[in-house]
Amino acid sequence: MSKRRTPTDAELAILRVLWMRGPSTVREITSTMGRERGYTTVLKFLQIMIDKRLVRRNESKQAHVYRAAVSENQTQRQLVRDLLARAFDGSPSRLVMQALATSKASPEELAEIEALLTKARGGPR
Amino acid sequence: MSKRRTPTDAELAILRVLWMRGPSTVREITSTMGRERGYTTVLKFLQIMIDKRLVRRNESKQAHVYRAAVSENQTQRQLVRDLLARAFDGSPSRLVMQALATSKASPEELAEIEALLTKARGGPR
DNA sequence: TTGATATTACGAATGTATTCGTACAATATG
DNA sequence: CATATTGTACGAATACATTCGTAATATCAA
Repeated sequence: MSKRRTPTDAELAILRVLWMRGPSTVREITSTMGRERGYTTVLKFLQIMIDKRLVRRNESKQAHVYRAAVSENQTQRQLVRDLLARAFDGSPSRLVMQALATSKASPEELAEIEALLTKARGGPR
Repeated sequence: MSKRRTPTDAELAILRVLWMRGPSTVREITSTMGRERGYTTVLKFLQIMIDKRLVRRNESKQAHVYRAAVSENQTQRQLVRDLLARAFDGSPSRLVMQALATSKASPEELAEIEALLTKARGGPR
């Protein structure tokens, strides 16, 4: 029973499937993920993630059903917080700048961000 | 001689010192970093980073002088790109949202972001 | 020159992440 | 029931990241 930490890459890939599909069996997860990872590999990670309390499972059926125990939002926020601390001196504006520069955000994206920002500033000026 | 990859945590901590101070010796780097990491640990990482081509060094003096071979900007962009792919489905707006939510960005930060955004959208509407 | 000090080089220990093989248990099918 | 199929548990191999000790080398100071 280890402490909850931020998920590793392989764990995150599995969590993303669970967030998308909802509660799933190992087989469902592996087939959703294509040939990225073998069946027992995914199973092993799910067991590790149980230990880390990142997922829970229902054992009432033979094929256990796993569900995410952390929300996507919560996890994303954690990852952003980590990245801010590790590489951006805690300053979000540089991160936002890089996010905009990196990804050639679409006009729709930009409008959405604009709206978020307006909200964050406490409404339009 | 291994390929250039995205820097690990310990490597990033050292790069940040180099970005801040400019070219530095091992001693300068370790003392800037306080007691976080021992002298030979820092030295070892610098040697690893030479191999990964993340830093270069000038050996003309006895105490070699190391300098970053990658820019802060370039590295930040890489990290953001990685994070977008790993956890945000490539969509920057969610990342921006989390950045805003996470960090209680100050009014100054928000204004700066607003300016960036206006620029990204091709000027004020 | 000689001893003290600073520096580099590098191996080794440790920890964590990732992957998979194999053993065993449960279930389905003829 | 016998056997094939599907599933879980778990150890082991491998890779990478991190840390530091120790040896070798260079420099300085008396």
